[in-house]
Amino acid sequence: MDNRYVQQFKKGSLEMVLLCLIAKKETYGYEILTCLNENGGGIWGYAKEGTIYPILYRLQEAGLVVSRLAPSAANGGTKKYYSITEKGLQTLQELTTFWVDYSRCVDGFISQWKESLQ
Amino acid sequence: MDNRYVQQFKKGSLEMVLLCLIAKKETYGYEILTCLNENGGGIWGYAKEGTIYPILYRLQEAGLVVSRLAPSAANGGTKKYYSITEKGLQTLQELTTFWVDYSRCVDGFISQWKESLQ
DNA sequence: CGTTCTATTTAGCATTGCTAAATAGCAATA
DNA sequence: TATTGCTATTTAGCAATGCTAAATAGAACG
Repeated sequence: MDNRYVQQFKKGSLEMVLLCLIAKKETYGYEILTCLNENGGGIWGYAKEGTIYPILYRLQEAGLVVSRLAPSAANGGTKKYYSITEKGLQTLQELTTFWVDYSRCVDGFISQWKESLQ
Repeated sequence: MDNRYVQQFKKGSLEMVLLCLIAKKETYGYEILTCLNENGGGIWGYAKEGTIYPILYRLQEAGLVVSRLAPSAANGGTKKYYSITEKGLQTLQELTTFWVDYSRCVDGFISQWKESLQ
């Protein structure tokens, strides 16, 4: 599968996926990065730093998440932990509801095509 | 739902949807436009000319569709009919297969979040 | 000291949907 | 004839977002 399509499919849903992960538990960029690459790495085409960190900044600017610095870790640099806000939870609820309608609509177009083959 | 999210969700899948419609039957830009706005107009946030026509050009450049001009219509301007090529069908098959895996993966992240609420 | 792993930052690019307006033919109607 | 409305396409420029690529830095291990 051409990587171009992977990239475009991601747009819009990646932000929702990050919100899901942060809503599930407080986490930080590097953990999100490795999580995405372990869960469906092939499907996501492997997420990169330059993709994840800017999204985290945008989510914070939008007031959907807040961050705190972990003073020092046993190994590695300082971590910036993100957790979801009330506003973030509300947005995530709206996003996932819309995603269900949206993906169902796309599935409908695919079904119509496949039915026309018979 | 903020229109920004609608816009981003569309990216990547709109091209696949257009291919579905053209694969189902030979059609032209204006018909696609009205079709999208009738089938799930609210979900798509209403597709515009500036969105549809550039996609059709790209599909043609990529060799996924071919076009022919309808000499003259009973009413309205000249139509440019698009039909899918063998390469387009193959790409559509790959795209839809990937879409299924991809949307299932996104659904998985949503499920994991919802399960963590209990 | 060099390598590896953890962890974040950021500049610039590519893709793609949207805004907005222009162009044009034909039909109906006043 | 002039106007309005519907069909139909084109295109310039903007906005949003993922990717490329590289830089920075601490800690552990040999």
